[in-house]
Amino acid sequence: MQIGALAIQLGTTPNAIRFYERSGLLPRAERGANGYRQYDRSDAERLRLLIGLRQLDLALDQAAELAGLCAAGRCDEVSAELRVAIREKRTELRQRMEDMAFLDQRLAHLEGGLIAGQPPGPLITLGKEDRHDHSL
Amino acid sequence: MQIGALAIQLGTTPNAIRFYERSGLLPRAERGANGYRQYDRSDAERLRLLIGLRQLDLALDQAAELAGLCAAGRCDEVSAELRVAIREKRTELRQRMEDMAFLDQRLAHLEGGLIAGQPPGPLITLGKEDRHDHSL
DNA sequence: GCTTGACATTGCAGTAGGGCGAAGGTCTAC
DNA sequence: GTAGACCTTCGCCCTACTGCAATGTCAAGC
Repeated sequence: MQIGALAIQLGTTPNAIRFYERSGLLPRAERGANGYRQYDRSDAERLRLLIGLRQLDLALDQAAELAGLCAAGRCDEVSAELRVAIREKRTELRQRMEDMAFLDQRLAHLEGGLIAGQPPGPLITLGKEDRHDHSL
Repeated sequence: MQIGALAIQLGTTPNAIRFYERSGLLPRAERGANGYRQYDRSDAERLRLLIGLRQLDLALDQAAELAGLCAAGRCDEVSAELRVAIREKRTELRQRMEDMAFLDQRLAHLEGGLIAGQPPGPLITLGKEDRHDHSL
């Protein structure tokens, strides 16, 4: 199986797969006589897992690590680590949602109070900085 | 006023301010005899507006454009554009919150069903790709 | 055999929004 | 005179890819 077919099957792109390999997140693929990458079912399975974990919003290297672990037959460790990762991810997610809801309120308030010809007021509210407001 | 003091006053960093200037988002600062950047109150005000708009999650270039417009005395246009930007931002925000809530549900479901020693099942759910799931 | 089009390869540049560090100049206080 | 805190520029690092250019390969149609 060539890279294009694999990409389509897993809903990604050849470029992304090459990127994963180049970054060391996937092992180097076998090459055919023409130099093209050749993938078998286990390669596809590993990549599928990686992409699935990515879709859970895990960081790419974390997803790759888990996928590699599972490919090495240590799926039990994967489940344990994944459980932790999921817990952290959910905590983060909830925090971000809270931040966003707060921002939405501020925007709504500003939207209502905005009068043409006047500069937006003092937007920086110091003292709110210590809200856990990471990179909203 | 030097860059460090300005940064502290506005809750940002000298690096960030230099980055804004380098990127053309702020006019080039005056320089003292020693080559250090010198800022006056109007510079501070413009930067304050820029940062405030950034905190509303506007893109940096958009925030910079509005701040520049206002510094040019055309705050009326700012308000009009800002109103549109805010509306769009809120729409986007709500979509993202929805996506995140959906992801949180999936994570919760996975968390509940994860059994040690078993690889996570088929995580990729094709057909959901067309969800407006931009870069969660 | 030739062309055409769809695949593949490589490397490089770019994205947003800065962070960080090196190597050096400057200012102020002790 | 020297320590330490500030400033300067330059340039690489991060995430997670995407897109481009130049080139090579392969199968089908004529």
